[in-house]
Amino acid sequence: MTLYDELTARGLIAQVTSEEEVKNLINNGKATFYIGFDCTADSLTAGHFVALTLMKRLQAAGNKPIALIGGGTTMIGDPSGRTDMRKMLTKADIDHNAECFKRQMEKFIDFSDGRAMMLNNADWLLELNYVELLREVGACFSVNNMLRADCYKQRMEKGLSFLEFNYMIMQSYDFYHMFQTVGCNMQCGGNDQWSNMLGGTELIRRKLGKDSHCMTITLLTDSQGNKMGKTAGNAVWLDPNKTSPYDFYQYWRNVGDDDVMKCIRLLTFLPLEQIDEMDRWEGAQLNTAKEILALELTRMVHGDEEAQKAQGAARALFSQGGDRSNMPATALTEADLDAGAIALLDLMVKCGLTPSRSEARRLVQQGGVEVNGAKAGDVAAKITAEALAGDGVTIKKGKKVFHRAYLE
RNA sequence: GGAGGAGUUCCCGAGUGGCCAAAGGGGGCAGACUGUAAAUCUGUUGCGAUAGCUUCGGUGGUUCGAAUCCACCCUCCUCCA
Repeated sequence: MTLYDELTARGLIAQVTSEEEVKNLINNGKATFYIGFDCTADSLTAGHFVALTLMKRLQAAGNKPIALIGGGTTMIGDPSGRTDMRKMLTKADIDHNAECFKRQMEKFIDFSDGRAMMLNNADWLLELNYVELLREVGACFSVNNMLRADCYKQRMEKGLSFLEFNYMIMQSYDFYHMFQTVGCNMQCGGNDQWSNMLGGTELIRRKLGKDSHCMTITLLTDSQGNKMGKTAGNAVWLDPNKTSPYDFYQYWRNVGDDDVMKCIRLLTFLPLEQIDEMDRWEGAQLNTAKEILALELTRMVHGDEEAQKAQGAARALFSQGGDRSNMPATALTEADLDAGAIALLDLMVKCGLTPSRSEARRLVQQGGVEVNGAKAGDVAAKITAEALAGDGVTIKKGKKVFHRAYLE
């Protein structure tokens, strides 16, 4: 099976500029392709997962990935999402973030011996001269055409700033620049980037008279059409300090029935035959599929050992309340205690289970809290130092959130 | 530059002097049911133990009392140029 066929079978490919050309490129390891990453945070998220695995798959077939850090575009300030204006990042922040990204990407991509590259568009975008750019590049874009692009069309009613309007040109310039300097001949990205990506191929054709290609990947959405990789508006990070391996595992363990197989196909490296076999599973059996999904993905990001630990902890917690060693935990000190005890509500806030005492109180009143397996009904309950000694106490919030608190 | 409109709690959106911590919906969280799923039903959703305190773009003002009235400022939108 060729690479292209496999990508198709996994449902990864959304659109390509030319099926024949792209097939020829990637099947024969002739593609030097780039994917752009905004570096507004110091960690990648589960939302980047599809892109990362795609890079890995393409690289395995001999193609050369370029991870493009959006240092320049980030510095201008990505205007998408008007409500929360992104703060301007300093050069140092961006460099730091890029470094963090690279470390995470190294789990997926081999950067050694020039087998992959990481570039930062700040290196060329920030040097651009406005008038020169207008003459050189601006002349190649038709405003009429740009306005027809889907991403802008939707914004015409709400309003579109000139800054935002230029985004396509910046992105197109990236491709044009890398086409010339590092031989980048293909751009990959989320399907929502399609029109921006086409801008690049168009620019290359007009300026250089050469062909270049684009391939978009299916966005990871759940059966409701929502983007996956977020819980309650918070991203699921790849950095273990931001999202613990346990929570990461749990995120995938809890995907909906309708989404498991799609995720397995899209994100794991399990052989297609095995996946086809699993496709027949239904009902409660899907729980096994979810375990496989969660384990596979956690393994890729956090390594085999952490993945096994996460799975062990999850199984222990959800079957019998046995092994507590891998449960998320918070250490308390004497200073947290008052007269040898701490109020349950304070403890819950301390452990990050609730953001405020009020919310903790509500939870207790509604019967959503258990301490050491017993329902906590008393909002004034205190946890004593004796109880916190040794392994400490296990607090369970709702059905699935377990936390251990102990005294150091 | 001119004319008009808008800014409300996580989001959308009602509220035009006291009954407003603020309708309704979405989302979140919890309870029931289950398979750590979905759907459904129920409760809850500013902080605070009670008292109370802080919120309705910002700053001042009017009033016994303001999200609601006035002044100035900021931001955004629409139409005209």
